[in-house]
Amino acid sequence: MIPYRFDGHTPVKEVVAAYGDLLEAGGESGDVVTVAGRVMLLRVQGKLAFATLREWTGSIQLFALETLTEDFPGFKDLNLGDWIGATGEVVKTRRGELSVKLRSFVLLAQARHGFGDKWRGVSDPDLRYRQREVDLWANEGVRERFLLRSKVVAAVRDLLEARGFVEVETPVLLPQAGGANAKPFVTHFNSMHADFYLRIATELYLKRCVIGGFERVFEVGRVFRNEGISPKYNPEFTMLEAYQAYADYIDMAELIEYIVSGAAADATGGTVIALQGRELDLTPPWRKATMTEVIEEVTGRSLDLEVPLPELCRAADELGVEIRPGDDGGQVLTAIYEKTTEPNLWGPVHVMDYPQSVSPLTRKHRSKPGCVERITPIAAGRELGECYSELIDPDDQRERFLAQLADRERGYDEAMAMDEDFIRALERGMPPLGGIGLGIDRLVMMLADASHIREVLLFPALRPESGRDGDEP
RNA sequence: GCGCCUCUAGCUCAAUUUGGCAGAGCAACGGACUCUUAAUCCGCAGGUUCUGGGUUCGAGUCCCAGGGGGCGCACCA
Repeated sequence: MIPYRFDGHTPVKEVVAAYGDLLEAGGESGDVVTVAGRVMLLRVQGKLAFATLREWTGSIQLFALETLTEDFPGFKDLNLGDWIGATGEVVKTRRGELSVKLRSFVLLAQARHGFGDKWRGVSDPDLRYRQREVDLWANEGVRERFLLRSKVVAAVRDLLEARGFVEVETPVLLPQAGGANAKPFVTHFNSMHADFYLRIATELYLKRCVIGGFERVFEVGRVFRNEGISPKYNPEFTMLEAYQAYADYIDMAELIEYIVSGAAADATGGTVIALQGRELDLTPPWRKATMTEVIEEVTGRSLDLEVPLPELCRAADELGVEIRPGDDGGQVLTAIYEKTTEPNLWGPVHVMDYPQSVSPLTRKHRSKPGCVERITPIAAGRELGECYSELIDPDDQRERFLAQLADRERGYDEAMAMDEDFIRALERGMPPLGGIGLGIDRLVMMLADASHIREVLLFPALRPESGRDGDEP
């Protein structure tokens, strides 16, 4: 009979802290503790038995004796993976291993399936991701990586709240998905007899919060983009968006530095991290450079919006960058940057002054024609996030949406749709506004030095398991 | 979506260059063992070799199709 509750156990970490250095090999503390966890290893030796018990905070050895332990035969009979609660005296064995000298134990759960090879764990990627519970127990470091993720998310919230930001939650199911260039997932709202879309960004609703008076607002939320799966892309991912009234993109770049370096310090203990065998120094302030400057550094070509379109297209061709027919100069320039330059920037560096045509929700640059006030912080060749001076003028916003519609006409289905609701909200008055987007999964990947997004998502997107082995109609 | 690679016991992996009885360690099961550390030792059992078709006297191995997985490319702002 499995009990309904199990009371009074002490975390292993506390037992180790209290007695680890206190006892000599063969020493006995005289103190009785209760611990609980999973039996990971079992070494039966006639009238003695040793087990390695693992729980959230650590591992400890259990030492059972036929002459002392209640239900000794039952203890010898445990399976690897069973959960038990165990009570006994804290001792050290002759070999010096801190142990609980077992008086009694209670079975708390039976393991009917194994947890992989006790030395090598499990390595089959399919099994690791589909049955993550096995991976978490069987493989070294997996738990720690997700613990790090949890710390990062907590740190991000704390850091923003410390600056007066308020967390809100906005809808996931929408009649129209906006705020980013991406294909949405479609679902069906039965009672409305209408197709709905899963959100691809939180931007438009958060901006409406600002118009409503939330001067500093953020959401850490799951967004969904109907794209392929790859080492850096999962169709659902977690994004931070934060908006700050009266601020511009330079302020927001500082905010990103504050969040990323602060999260790094909280989660890893410092702002200099090891990544891909190199060192990445996230200590603020980060270097700022224009897109034109970094393109020139990497490719040796001086390209900007002054360069005539045919010449830009020729440069793209020579650099092996594909462009879509009908792209304007800004789109070509951005494509060149993304293919040739961004992957080669180690950083961290803020790449600034993007062309207007690729940033439909961003305010025009205060002095550079054709550009918008947008900064992309790059670290280790990847975008960490985005910083914007947000577009606040409803008339300009309408024109940008119309330009997006034109893109859509020529077959670019990720282009945004007109959003009259959002324009009406802007017409009620949006103050000068800075905004950031920060991909939490990629931030965690960077801090955990993970090469695959699946290593930082507990349950990454996989094909449905039905259909395997052809057992589905 | 395209290309390359891959799939063998519950787990981790073997199975001559070039087709010849599908194996080991761990787990499980039975037993021995009073200080083990991946305990050790003895025994037992474990398989639609991803699925379907083909070539062959004979296929885990070669060929075709399908499925799962991996990597790369494409999509990504």
